[in-house]
Amino acid sequence: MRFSQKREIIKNLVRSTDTHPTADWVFCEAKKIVPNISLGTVYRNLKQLSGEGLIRKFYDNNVARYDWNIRPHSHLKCSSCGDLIDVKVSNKNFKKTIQKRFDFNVSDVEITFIGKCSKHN
Amino acid sequence: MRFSQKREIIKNLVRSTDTHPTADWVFCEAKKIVPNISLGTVYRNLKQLSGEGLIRKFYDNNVARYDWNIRPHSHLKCSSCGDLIDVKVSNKNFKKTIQKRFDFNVSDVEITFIGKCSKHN
DNA sequence: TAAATAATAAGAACTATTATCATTAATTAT
DNA sequence: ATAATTAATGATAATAGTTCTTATTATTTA
Repeated sequence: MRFSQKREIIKNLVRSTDTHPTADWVFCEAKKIVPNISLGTVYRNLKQLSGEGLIRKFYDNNVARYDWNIRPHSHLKCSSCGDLIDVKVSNKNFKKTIQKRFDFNVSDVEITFIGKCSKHN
Repeated sequence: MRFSQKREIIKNLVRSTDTHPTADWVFCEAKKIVPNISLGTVYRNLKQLSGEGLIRKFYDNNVARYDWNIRPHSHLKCSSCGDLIDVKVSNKNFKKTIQKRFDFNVSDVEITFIGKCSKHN
C-alpha cells in the first residue's frame, strides 16, 4: 500500500474523534481539507485501513462506523441520543463458558449495552 | 391491527425456523405459499410484528434478521459459515457493573460471540 | 526523467429498505 | 346479507449506504 495524501487525511480524521464516525462524517470533514475528495475515495480508504488493522470497523444497526481504538472493547449505546461510549469490561470468564458449553471457538466478543446515558436518565 | 392472511403466513414463517431469517428469505418462502405476495408487504409486516413485540428484529452487520425468540439472548456467530446460534448467558453482574461504574441505565445487552462453530474449527 | 501502476474523481450500479398510491380485502354498521 | 369504512396490499418509485467501473492523476521505481 503506497502513500497517499487522501488516505493520510482520512486516517487522521478517524483518529481525531471518539464519536465512532460514519463514512459520511469522514467525507464531510475531509472536504473541508481537500474539497475535491470523492465519497468513493473515503469508502475505499476506510475499507483499506480497517483491512490493514489500522482502524476498526463495526456496525451500529445498519450503518458502518469506524474507530481509531483497535483494542477489543464494548460500547454503551444511549437510546436517547444514540451516543456510543467506549468501555473496557473483562469477559474472560464469559469466553471460557461459551468455549466449554457450546464447543465454539470464540475469537471476538462484541457487547453493546443499550440504555440511557447519564445525561438522559 | 386487524387480521390479514399474508401477515399470518409471514409470522408463521419466522416462527418455523431457527436460522434468524432475513426479509428476503421470508419473501421467497412466502411466495411458495402465496405467489403474488410483494416484498413491500413482507417488510411492512415484519416491521409491524416486531413493533408489536411478536417477533424480534436485530441487525447482523448491515442486514436485518428476524427471530421468533423474543426473550433476551445472545448469539454465537461462526465466521466460517455465518450461522447464528442462540445462547442464553446470564449477564446480571455485567449489567450491575456497568450501571455502577458508568452511571448508565442498562435496559438491554446485546452480545455476539464471533468465532468458529463446532463444524468449522 | 520516463515507465509502471496504485490511487483518484465522477458517477453508474447495487443492496436493503421505506414510501406512495390506486386497488383489494377485512371488519362494521345497517 | 350488503354496503360502507378503512386497513392491507401489489406495483413500483424513492432513498440510504455502499461498491464498482473507467478514464485520469499521483506516487514510486528503474
